[in-house]
Parts: sequence; C-alpha cells; structure tokens
Amino acid sequence: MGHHCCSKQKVKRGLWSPEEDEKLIRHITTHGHSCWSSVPKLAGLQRCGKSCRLRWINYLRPDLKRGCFSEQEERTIIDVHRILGNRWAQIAKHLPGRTDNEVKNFWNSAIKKKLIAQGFDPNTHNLLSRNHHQNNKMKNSCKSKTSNYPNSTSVFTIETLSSSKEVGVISMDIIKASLAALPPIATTTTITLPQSQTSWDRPCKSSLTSTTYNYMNPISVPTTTNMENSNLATIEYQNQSTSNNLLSSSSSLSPSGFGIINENCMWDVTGFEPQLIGPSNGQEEMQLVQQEGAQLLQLQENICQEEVYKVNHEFNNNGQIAENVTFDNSNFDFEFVDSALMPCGIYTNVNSIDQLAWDC
DNA sequence: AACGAGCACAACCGCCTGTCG
DNA sequence: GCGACAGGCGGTTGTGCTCGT
Repeated sequence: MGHHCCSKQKVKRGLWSPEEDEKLIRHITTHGHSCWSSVPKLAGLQRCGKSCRLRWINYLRPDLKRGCFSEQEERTIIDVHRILGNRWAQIAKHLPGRTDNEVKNFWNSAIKKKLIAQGFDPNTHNLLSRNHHQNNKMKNSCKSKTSNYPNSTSVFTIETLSSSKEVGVISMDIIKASLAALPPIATTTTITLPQSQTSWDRPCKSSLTSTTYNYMNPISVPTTTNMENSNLATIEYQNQSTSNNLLSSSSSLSPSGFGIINENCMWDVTGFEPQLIGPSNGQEEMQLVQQEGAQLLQLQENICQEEVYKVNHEFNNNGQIAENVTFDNSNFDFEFVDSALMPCGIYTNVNSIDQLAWDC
C-alpha cells in the first residue's frame, strides 16, 4: 500500500537510478520545487512527490556534507539529543550539511549502541544499570533538600555537607550538571578531586590526598543576546504542572540555571578521545573543559532562545499583547524547558559546589 | 567460492499539521 | 467548521555491502 499521494498513479519504488537523480537535479536546479507533487511529472519521473522530496533533501541537495560524522558532530548530536530527544530535524539544524535522516541513522547505528555500552540509557541519558539501585536509594535515604521534582530521574543523591569537600564517585557529567545548576552569582567554583583520580569517570571511593581546581562557572559570565529585537521574554520557571506564569514583554532573557549532563566521559573508555583530567595536566585540561562547557551552555542557551523567540514571535505576529500571554494559553514547550533546565533532575538552590557531595 | 549474519544507510510508511477552498 | 491536499517528521523496513566461517 502506497502513500495516498502515490496511490493515484503508477510510481516506481526502491533505489534511485543515476538517470533519475540526474533528471531530478536538472529539474530542481532549473525550475526549483514550488510544489513537490508536481515535480515528478515535470521532471519526467515515475516517482511520487514525496519520494522526490526525500531524495533531494537527503541525498541530492548540493549543500550536503557527505562522509563520516566528526567527533564534534557526534558530541553535538548527543548534547542536543539530551535536550530535544528524538527530534531529528531539530537536531540536524545544528549540524550544517547533515539531514535528519542521516542524524537518525547515525544515532541508531552508532551513538545509541555506544551509550548503551557505556551504561547510559540513550533515551534519558541517565545511567542504566544503577538506575534502580539509585532510585531505591533515593526513596529510602535521599536527603536532598533542593530537588523538588517528582519526576526527577536523577540517579544522584545530593546532600548538603557543612565541611566535607570530598568527591566520591564522580563523572564529568555530574560535575558539569552541578556547575550548571549553580546560580549565576558564583563566578568561581572549587572542585576537590582525589589525588589518585586521573579520569573523571573512574570511580574512586578513597581519597588519601586531594587536588583542588578552580572552575569558572560559564553561566556567571554575562552574555548578551542577539535576538532580533529586545522584546524578549523572561521565563519564571516554577512548576510546570501548576504554572500560571506570565511572559513579560520587555525584560531580557536570562536562561540561567541550565543543567548539563554530558556523556563526554564516555569518550574516555570508548577510545574516541581520552580525556585525562588530573593533577598531571589539570590546568590545561580544565581550560578545555571550561571551553567545552561554555560551548555547550551556549548551545543550550541558543536552543532555549529559539523556543522563547518562537513564543514571542508568534504572539507579536498575531498582534497580541505579550503581557496577556500566559504559558497556559501559549504553545510553549514545557517539556523542552524541563529537559533543558533539569536534564538530570538536579535542581538546586545551593550557593556553591562546596555544598554538594555525591552519594553514589 | 559459497553462505549467512551483521551492519549502514537509503527509502518508505503512517501520522500529524498547516493551508486552502 | 469541514474535507482535501501537501509538506514535514519520526519510526520502520528494505537493500546492498562487508566480513567471518
């Protein structure tokens, strides 16, 4: 059974021949594709319009980047997927020259398996094997005083400690998530690592001696947004289930508090890119981590800005007054905001990472 | 050389949404 | 408001290649 647009006529299916490709390219480059349904007839192809469109978008478009995905692209896919989920078209927009189909195939054939192999749930980006254990632990003895999200899937227990700075089992994603959860006031964060630990994702329960690093919270750096106009929205995120928040029309966007979970620690053992961060090369590596964290934050901020802009743009076009716009009557993507702000379920009001310890 | 399993990727299917009459 | 249609998207399937036996 074919697609309804194809059922009316006899259409060829299956792989495209070079001759068909040539016909389609010649037609689109000379006439464009104002209406895909008319393209097959005009181009002399026995295909349906949808098939032509897919062939052009996924394979024949001149601006496509062919070949293997770069490591940077892989990371971008993972990072954006963490925020957006299986919205392949949206993810592909962050990868110039790549199509949603290509990204989807790459995810399913490569990244997904690597994440699973590393113990990550590719859907939630949380650890797989320890989920139940940690969830049970959360139920029984969670002392978190800050996380108030009932649907949190965090596998980490956060405790407020008055004096201890010890970091037990820790991975890069936890570090970044916690750093990103810091309020924008803090500019420098002190992280104490066991001396013996040279890799962030390598569990190390005992710490005889420790090394201290300073980590600049990239969120704390004031950034200016470059939206089309200054008529931006401020999100006062409280509780999505009972939200009755207002969009204000004249304040500036401040998506601070973005959480980051980063599976970059997986590269360490998958052979992609060893990231040894420790006393031997800590200074240099921490700079790289800072840069990477800042880039990731910028990426997440950009995505959030796009969502917020969509809301404003839509209402402005409709001639409505932004002050009267609420989340309830908007189509704002709460799920997106939730995932962007609390990707690992960590939501905290603590003043510095010194107050955090991870009970893993 | 023949065969089958596994894999990557191209293509299709079905659903959803927006537009238009 | 309703139906028809086109475009877009994500999930799934089909196809051809590679590699091991």
